[in-house]
Amino acid sequence: MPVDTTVLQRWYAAEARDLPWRRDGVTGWQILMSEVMLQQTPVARVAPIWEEWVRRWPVPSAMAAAGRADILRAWGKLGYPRRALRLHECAGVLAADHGDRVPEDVAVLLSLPGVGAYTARAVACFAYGQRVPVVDTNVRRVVARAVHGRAEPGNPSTTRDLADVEALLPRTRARAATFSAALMELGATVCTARTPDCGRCPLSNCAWVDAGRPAHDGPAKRVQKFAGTDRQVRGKLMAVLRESDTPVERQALDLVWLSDPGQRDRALHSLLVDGLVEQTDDGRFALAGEGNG
DNA sequence: CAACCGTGGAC
DNA sequence: TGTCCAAGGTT
Repeated sequence: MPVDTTVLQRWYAAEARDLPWRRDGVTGWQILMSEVMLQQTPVARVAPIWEEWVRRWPVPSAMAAAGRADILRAWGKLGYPRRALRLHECAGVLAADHGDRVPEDVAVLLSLPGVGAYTARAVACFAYGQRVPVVDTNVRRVVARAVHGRAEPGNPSTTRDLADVEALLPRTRARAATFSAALMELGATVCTARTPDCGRCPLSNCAWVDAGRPAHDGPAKRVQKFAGTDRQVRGKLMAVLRESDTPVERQALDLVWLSDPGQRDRALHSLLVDGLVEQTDDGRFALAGEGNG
């Protein structure tokens, strides 16, 4: 028994954070919204926006009826705004083809825009109680330590990671769902990336601790640069457009990135290609879908 | 598979 | 504006 399910379950019941999307009565659509928002964005920043979205767009058809610009403004500074666009597109598919509900089948979920290996199974598990492995960065780290005795997980491989966790998954649906939630919670609050708090860990048989907490041996993982990248420029351009209720002149956008006009133009072009920004007939720029909805 | 897709908080 | 990291997905 590599991971003591009973101990983990008890720990989760006692220690889990009271996150709004974990409360009773939360719908599949609301779970899906939370999962998309939580892709690479911390819980603390997601929570207030999620509460607002639940009120504003309680069902997929409500969101589908909104314009992209409204969605992008409501997304605010959560980052990676293409996620908001995909969720909007997803809402349209759900409203048109799935009876305004989030499907339960993993394969169907995987076909939806912005829904990948993690999100599909997170919805299947947390919204519908299915027994499927749910593998995010927290789970990968906890399993790497507790089971494999390594400080850090290897490079992500969906097939291998899913099989890895499938092998640990409890038999019954209910226990499997709690197991996955607990593994994620443990990785998020105790078995963290930087400074794991082993003194607070409920697991008594962690392979990494047993091995004396050896340091990561392999090559250090490359951390993404941000300063000076197109990503930073895109962020600055989007910030200007989010905050303006009228289309913006080209010169106003030029001001956000003076050091490299070529890079600025490339960033703006990519935003147009991505469908985040549109150009008006008179040559100004605005969030895509301004005036729609 | 590796690179790219924002943003802000903790160190 | 240094580094690392955060419930990933798409190409």
